[in-house]
Amino acid sequence: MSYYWPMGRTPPHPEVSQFGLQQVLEALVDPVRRSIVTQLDASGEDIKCGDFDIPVSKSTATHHFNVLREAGLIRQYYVGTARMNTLRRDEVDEAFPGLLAALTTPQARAAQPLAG
Amino acid sequence: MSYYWPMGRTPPHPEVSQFGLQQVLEALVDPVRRSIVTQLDASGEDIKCGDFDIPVSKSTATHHFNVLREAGLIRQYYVGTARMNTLRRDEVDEAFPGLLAALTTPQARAAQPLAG
DNA sequence: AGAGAAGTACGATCGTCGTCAAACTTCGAT
DNA sequence: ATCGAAGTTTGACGACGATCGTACTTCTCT
Repeated sequence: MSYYWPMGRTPPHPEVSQFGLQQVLEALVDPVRRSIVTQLDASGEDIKCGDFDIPVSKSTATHHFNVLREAGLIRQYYVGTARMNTLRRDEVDEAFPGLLAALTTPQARAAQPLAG
Repeated sequence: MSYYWPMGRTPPHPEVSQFGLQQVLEALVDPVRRSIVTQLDASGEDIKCGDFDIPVSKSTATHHFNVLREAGLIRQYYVGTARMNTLRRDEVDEAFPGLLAALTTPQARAAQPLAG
């Protein structure tokens, strides 16, 4: 049996209607995960897992990306062996207007210990 | 020695400049505490600890109020034996614009399991 | 003064979460 | 075909936090 879902396929993503505030907040409360979101927001481009500036091991990083994806904050897809990450800006805004904006404010940015 | 700070005095409150995004988010991620904030926001009035609709014991409630106060979200003062709680709306808005608004949106409100 | 109401402090428990290392899989390039 | 790069899975560990009961304090009211 396959413990890995095929790399050519995309992992499961929640619909906007399935987004939960509790889950989204739990995802955003972790500094590493918030840094990932901030970096995605700042770049405006999709970023592969390995290209983020985060101070954790690969396995921990995988965990964080899973949490973000399951909460609906990011979309993931494969390009070769690389896992790309997209910020689901519009969809998160639709579910919880102003939330991401509040976390990417200059004030919020300044309060971020990790790189943004 | 006094283990209790006198009831006639107010407990320590952080200045706006001391507010930390991490601390604020950690305070708001708990459903009980978010419910407290939501109830304060909805009423527009100060509310005493005992008058909140929260499903926890008194000692746990005390803990939650401490967390909220130390994060800067509420201001506390005594009236007799009652501990009053004020939402520090303007100050939180100054520190992190849009954050509280995003959590009191209709969408966010609808996503709240606990009473608002 | 005494009783009760409103919270607080303390200690203990229990679950969850972030973290890592090691073994594994999958893909691309040589 | 093989090797390395990129992630994933699993299991374990440690820390932190939400919760409660009990004992305590402080105030108000009678």
